[in-house]
Amino acid sequence: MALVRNVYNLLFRRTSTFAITIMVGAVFFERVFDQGGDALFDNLNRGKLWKHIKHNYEKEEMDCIYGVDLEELCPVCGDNVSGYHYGLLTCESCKGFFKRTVQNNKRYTCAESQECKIDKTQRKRCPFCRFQKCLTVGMRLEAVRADRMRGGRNKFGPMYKRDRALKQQKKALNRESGLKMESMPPVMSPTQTDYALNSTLPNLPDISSNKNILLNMPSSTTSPEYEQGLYPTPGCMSLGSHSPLPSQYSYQSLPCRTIKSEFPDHYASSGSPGSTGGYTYTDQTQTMSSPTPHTGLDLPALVLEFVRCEQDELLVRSKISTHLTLLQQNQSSTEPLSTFGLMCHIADQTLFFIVEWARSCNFFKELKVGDQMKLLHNCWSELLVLDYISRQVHHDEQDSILLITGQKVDLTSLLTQAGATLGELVRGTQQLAQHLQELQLDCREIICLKYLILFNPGAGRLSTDVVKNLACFSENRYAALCIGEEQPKNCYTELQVLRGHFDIVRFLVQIDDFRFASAGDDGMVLVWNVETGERLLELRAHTQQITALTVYTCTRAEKTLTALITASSDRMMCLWDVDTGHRLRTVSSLPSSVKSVLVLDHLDVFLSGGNELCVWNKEFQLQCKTNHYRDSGITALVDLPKCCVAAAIDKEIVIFKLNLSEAETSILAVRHLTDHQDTIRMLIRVNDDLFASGSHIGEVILWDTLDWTIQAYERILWEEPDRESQSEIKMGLQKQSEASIQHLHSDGERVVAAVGSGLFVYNTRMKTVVAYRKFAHDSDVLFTKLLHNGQVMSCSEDGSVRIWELQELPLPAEPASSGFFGLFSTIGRSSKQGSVPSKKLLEVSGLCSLELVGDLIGHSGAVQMFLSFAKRGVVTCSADHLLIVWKDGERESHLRSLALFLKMEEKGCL
DNA sequence: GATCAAGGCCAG
DNA sequence: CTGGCCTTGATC
Ligand SMILES: [Zn+2]
Ligand SMILES: [Zn+2]
Repeated sequence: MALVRNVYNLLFRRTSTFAITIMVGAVFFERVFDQGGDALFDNLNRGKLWKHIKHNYEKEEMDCIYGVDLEELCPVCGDNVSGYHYGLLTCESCKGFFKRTVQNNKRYTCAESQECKIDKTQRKRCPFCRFQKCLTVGMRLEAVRADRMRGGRNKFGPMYKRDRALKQQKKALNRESGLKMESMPPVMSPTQTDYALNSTLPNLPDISSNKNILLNMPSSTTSPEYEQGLYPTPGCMSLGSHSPLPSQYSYQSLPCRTIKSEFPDHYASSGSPGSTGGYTYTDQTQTMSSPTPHTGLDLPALVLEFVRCEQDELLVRSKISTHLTLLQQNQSSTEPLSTFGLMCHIADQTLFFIVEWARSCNFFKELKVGDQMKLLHNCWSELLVLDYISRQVHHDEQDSILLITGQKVDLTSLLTQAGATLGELVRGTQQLAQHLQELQLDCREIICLKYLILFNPGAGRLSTDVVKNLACFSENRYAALCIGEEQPKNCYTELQVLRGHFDIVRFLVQIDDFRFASAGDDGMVLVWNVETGERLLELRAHTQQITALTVYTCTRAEKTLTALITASSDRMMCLWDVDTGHRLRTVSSLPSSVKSVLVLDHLDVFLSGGNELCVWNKEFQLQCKTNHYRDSGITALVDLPKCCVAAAIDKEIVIFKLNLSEAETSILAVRHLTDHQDTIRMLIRVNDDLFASGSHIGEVILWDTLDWTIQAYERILWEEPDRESQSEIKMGLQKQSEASIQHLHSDGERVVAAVGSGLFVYNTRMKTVVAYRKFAHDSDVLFTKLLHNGQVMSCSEDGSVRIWELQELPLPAEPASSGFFGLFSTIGRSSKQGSVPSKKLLEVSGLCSLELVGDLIGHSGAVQMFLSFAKRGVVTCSADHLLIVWKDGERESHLRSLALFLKMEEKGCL
């Protein structure tokens, strides 16, 4: 009961109209079942079906025949394929080449211009270009095992299977209809129109000789993807050759892909990608999208878990189709099946999969088998009807219904066949489907409905055990689901999860109002639309983790080009066109991996900082470079006036002066600022007059941008807490980096610093600390930012993302006593130039506390960075491989309602 | 126990 | 270094 109520709340709380209609729908739903649920499937006979279910418990399902058709050619070299290797069908030699290259971390260079043609005869000539092509066509680095474990299956297994099923289906289709894949008509084909008009509907045609029914091909969104391989390849190179991208592959048309991953293992998986198991790959356009653009009603944990447990519809579809084909082959000698007979067989088969689904979903399988059977016995018919209805919701045509096999059946003729009682029922379900369609009920919501039906404890007499277990689930999961509950100042009540990365995501950059790029340890750079969550591009060239990511706008031939510069541990640097995905420039074999990139727009150059500082022009030609700096080299760069830049090199800040005269370009170190006592972790520009640096031991120094003198010096020393009362909080927090400055950000006047697991805000004009909190997170704060509305946002190694508001302390003499964590923060203050004595922060007047106003729960790994799109939301990236877009629930709901009203108005409902 | 993708081996 | 062939082992 509790679970049901919770899920209802979670699902429908946000849009009241939604809730009402669902309730009405649910009542209607119930009536349908009570009155004629049995009648609808009289043909099938409940007892027989139940026998099937029971049978399913005893014996595993019949296996399907999957012949692999190896007639295809290797997308890299055109040789014959030998099977799926590292993500797609390739030949044996490219498999071996890819394996050797990745395993031995090989570095190749191209003797030509990095565009060598790769075919069967020339593939040996240039390993550099061959490997680049391997990456471009979609061979996956993460499929090469770090631990070299042999045998077994990896997470790609299910995907290979699905792809194989698709290919099989395509083959069958080609055989049956005599149609070539290339000439596949879109959903509305002439044959279908014929059928719709031909309303007499005799006996249902057999599928093999079909004239009227189109054995489905997945809708047009998936076929291009299928044609290209398992993954949408970045448009930058077509498969056959290195010719440039056809314009229709501009970013809007790339399908978005989802990787459903097992949740708890995000931490462990980075080390050995093959060891995690349990991954299912699904195409988002297939299972996640609704007919209208998805607006992001997405909930964490529980719903994600539900979605994760979903079956692959394509696989189910192909299995059922295969079954029906076999059935009809056996039957064709006698008499063909009637429409209704066919539908019964489909229902029969669907039930198998419903049972399979139930048994595979996490909560259900933890129950006793006896209880599982009780639950299933109670709801199988409802689930069957829901399955039917949900398919109609996503089927746009009013006068026909869509079957799981992709076949369409004309509604009027079905009604004639059905007779009075059943006809009423069919009409009823159509009506309900239409209501749901108007509400843009998306797949997730339907999935939740399925669970509501499955776990409806009121529906029958269950052993107390089940009820207890259900209560337990709801207890455990509920807390995690309550985004926005009791957080009145937190507008981020909706989230959308973006999947695509295979390893830690470390970098985010904003491209324009809508787009941003993400990059991480998997070497991939993905470009996304923040509003829709669509993945626009996948930029693949790097073989190791990305170490720097910057937006670069330059003018070429009087056109402004927005590009991305990426640098990686593979010692390459690339320039990408963010509109087309083209790789415009590549520099390989750099002497060291680049950790920071700084674009100097006014000088038309950019700098790369690795173990040496290099100056590049916009054509990616090296202009000059400094000498070698040992160890970690240049970790951060900021732009300064008068052609100067500041570089963080271990404990020093080195000021370099650029000379970009016509005759010669040079870069010279003109000053070494040695005031930091430990490694500099962060360097930022504050405003025209100041830049700031932060070190590993908590020093923050403000520098003058012109004469590089110290303007302020803060050493953050969290004072020891009062042992008696705080001993438990202190436990486990004594880390070396406790006072380390992990990150700095400035809005021009104030600077916010991530210090250990705490935060402090400093006013550069007043030269005072404005606010602080020693324990803002349970672990190190990795990134922090001052938001436009004055709030502070921070994210941490512990996976949390929090929003803070500066609030004046009621009693300046008292420590900030509200909040969850430490209250004993003190900052020792000194000045190298002056003689300001150390004094306690608490005595500083006007000091504010940072009050927690929002806690964004969603990530299960360290949150590395975030990006704010103001009203459109905030994007976070994490070690759990995910990106999450956090959205203003009220705004999104408003937009949804608006869209709904517009749609209803259009249809004349109002 | 069959399958099949991943790693290993080694003559060329 | 290449690529054909062999061994391995999780998954079904
Ligand atoms: Zn090949
Ligand atoms: Zn080449």
